[in-house]
Amino acid sequence: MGIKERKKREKDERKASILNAAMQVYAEVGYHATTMEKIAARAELSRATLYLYFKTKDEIFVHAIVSRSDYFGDLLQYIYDHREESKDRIFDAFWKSFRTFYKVDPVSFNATLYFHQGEMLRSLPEDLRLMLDRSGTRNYQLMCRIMEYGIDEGLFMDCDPRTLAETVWTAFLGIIHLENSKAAMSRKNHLEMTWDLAATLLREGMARR
Amino acid sequence: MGIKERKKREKDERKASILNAAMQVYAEVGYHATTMEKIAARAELSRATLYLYFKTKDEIFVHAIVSRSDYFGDLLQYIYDHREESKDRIFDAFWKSFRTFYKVDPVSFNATLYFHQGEMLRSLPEDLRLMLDRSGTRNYQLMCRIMEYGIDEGLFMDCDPRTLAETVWTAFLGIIHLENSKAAMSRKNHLEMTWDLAATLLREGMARR
Amino acid sequence: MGIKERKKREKDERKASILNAAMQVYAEVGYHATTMEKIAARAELSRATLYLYFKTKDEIFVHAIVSRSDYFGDLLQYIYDHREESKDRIFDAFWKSFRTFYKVDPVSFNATLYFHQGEMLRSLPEDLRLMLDRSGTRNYQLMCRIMEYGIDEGLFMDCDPRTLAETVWTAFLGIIHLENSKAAMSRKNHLEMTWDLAATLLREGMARR
Amino acid sequence: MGIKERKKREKDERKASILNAAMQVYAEVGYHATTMEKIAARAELSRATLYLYFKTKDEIFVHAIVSRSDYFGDLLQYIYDHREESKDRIFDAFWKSFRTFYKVDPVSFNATLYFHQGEMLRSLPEDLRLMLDRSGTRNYQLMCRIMEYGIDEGLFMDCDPRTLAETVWTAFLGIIHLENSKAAMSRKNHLEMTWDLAATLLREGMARR
DNA sequence: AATGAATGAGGTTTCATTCAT
DNA sequence: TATGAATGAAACCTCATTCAT
Repeated sequence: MGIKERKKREKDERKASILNAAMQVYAEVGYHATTMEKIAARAELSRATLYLYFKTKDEIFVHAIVSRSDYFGDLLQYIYDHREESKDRIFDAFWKSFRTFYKVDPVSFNATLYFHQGEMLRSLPEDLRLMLDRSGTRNYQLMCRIMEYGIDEGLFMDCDPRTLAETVWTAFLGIIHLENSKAAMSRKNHLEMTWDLAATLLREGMARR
Repeated sequence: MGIKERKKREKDERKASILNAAMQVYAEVGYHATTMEKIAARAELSRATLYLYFKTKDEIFVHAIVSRSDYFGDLLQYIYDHREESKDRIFDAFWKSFRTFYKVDPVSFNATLYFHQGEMLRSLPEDLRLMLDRSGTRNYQLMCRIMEYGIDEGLFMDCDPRTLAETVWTAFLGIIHLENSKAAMSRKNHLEMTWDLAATLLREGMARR
Repeated sequence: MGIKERKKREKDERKASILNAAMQVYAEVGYHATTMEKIAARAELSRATLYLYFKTKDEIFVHAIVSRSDYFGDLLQYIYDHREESKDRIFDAFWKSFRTFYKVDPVSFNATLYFHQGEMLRSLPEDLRLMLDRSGTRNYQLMCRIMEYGIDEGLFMDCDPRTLAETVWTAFLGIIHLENSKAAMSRKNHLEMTWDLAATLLREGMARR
Repeated sequence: MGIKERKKREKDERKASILNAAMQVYAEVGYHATTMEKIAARAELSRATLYLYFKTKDEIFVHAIVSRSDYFGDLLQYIYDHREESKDRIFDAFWKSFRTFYKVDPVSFNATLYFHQGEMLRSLPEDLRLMLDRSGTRNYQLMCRIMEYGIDEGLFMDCDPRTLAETVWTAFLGIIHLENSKAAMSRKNHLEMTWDLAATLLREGMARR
């Protein structure tokens, strides 16, 4: 009973610590330079031990991503559940959840961005790709529902809620993409400013007229 | 002399054909699976010959990208030069240039997207990174000028033109990113629809009120 | 005490069940693919437990082989003990004991064949090699005595009994070797036919003239 | 023309030298301890270069084996072509070709023996297995024809020539197998004596009566 | 100018075995 | 006694790049 649960919990903790180590290394050197060796060192384990918990390097990344993505899903779910209360400010709540998602753990967010590229997805084994897909789909559907609510309530312009969700979401993605690019170019960026302007544009643009 | 020029022209042609080959292979298998071997085969050359024209694999990609980017710059320049004529429809012209850029050569566009990721940029040698930076900057400045024009003319809301340019551009980038992701997941997408909605949102959102 | 004996008996039974498990796995996947993990699973034990009973993987195999080899020794001993009765048919009895040895447990026979290769033997620690050697020697000596009897009785041609024993034994080994080879090549074989012809040849060839 | 041929010849020589190196290492440490690293060192090449000539370690071995096997085929072919001349002594010529095969290059012979085990064959990729199969088949058929000739000429007893060929061949194999085993056990062996006795037994045993 | 040949630098993965509980 | 967890040691293979012709 208790013993089994403790074991399970310990195993989960160990897994989590590997995931953490992986994301730390990723933050420093990027996906390709993240070797099993480095993850192991960071997690203070041996390389072989990693394989006790995850079958491949990509599995580590996908799990890290999915677990983060679940957190994002929770944010969205919360917004949806409290939609009535925040009615008028629902777009802002929505947009803010993106920002929170990013700010809480930009590393994982970037890993997500990276793995969702065609190149990466295509090279992934079926099962991992499906995992990503599923976790993405959940969030996608939540976004759609929130948009749908806004449309139904006459807050947003009348349009396809899915396309609307995608438009907002991709606007956010693009901003992060550019942010990363600029960072790598050692250029200053003004993330908050861009976020704010984008929010304004979108908020006004999608408002019912 | 004529001879020297012919030589130069031939060399340029050969370079272009390598660039082409590289993009073709990239289209089929992605960046990492694009080996020098495959590029060489496609260009009907030997691997070693590639090195007579480009110092590294990444140099090939960067040149390919930059040359495409220049084409994009021309589109933007044209819009700017004819800004008076298309005054009222300037946002649409702007947005359409993005679509054209993508549609004329989606492969290069994607390569560009790929190389502008933090991960890629960071692993690039200084000179190549600079090359990308410069070619990006030119376009960036053109975008800014167009936005500036719109603001000054009272067509767009009053805001920082650079931030505005980025916002629009990143909205486009994000859409492509998602498009690729969906393609790799074998999911249907509705690129045109999303493009249209995004254009509507942005056009309205940034309009002077 | 009874308790001590029971413990001992239980331990022996456990050992035997591990040996069995090992041979089962070996039958399915061969020596190298036989991992401790698989043996453990088959024996319904954990990997680490195996090491309570046997020091190494090879020790398991050697024990399995030796125990089978003892059974073969018994067959030979029986023939020797009843040599007078089967006098005229002693070669056939001898040859038949080989066939029985093989047919009763082809898996162990093959494991034996495998371990008696130079490659395997050389990589074995001294003690295990000695174990194999000893168990082989016992049978070898029995074979020699049987041959000696045949020679002394004027049944077989006059020659060195050891060389004769080896000749017959190796003829058998070779047949099995080819049998396995053919099986792996998915070719039909005619084991019985070859056995019969070999027996005929040898019987006639070694008969006193 | 000439240049192409020289290149080809050089490439073949390089291949042969790799094969040689591999067999040398194999002779010293056996199949499993033969690493690409060791082969490369012996051939005075880098590990990667090996992969320029052979796709895998097993491919090296199979090629080495097959090339040896071809030599054996030549021996057999010669016997068959000169069957009339050696008529009465055809069995001895046959048997002697086995001995020659072994004595000229015992290392390759043993590698052959090793690879023709079920375990090895089963783990080989289809193409390599086929290669071994084909080269074995050629020799097998030659053996059969020689046996057939002996039977037709009334030299050998009337029986299935294929079974006869196998019986003789496996008798030889078995002797080598035991020889290796004894060598690994640091036991003296009397290869020649056993060969002679086996030859006698078989010659007499298969003689027409 | 063109190329075939060579290589160095890694990376992932698998297992037998040991240790702490 | 039994075991889950951890590890060290290798081995194979790929590819961008350089060099000699």
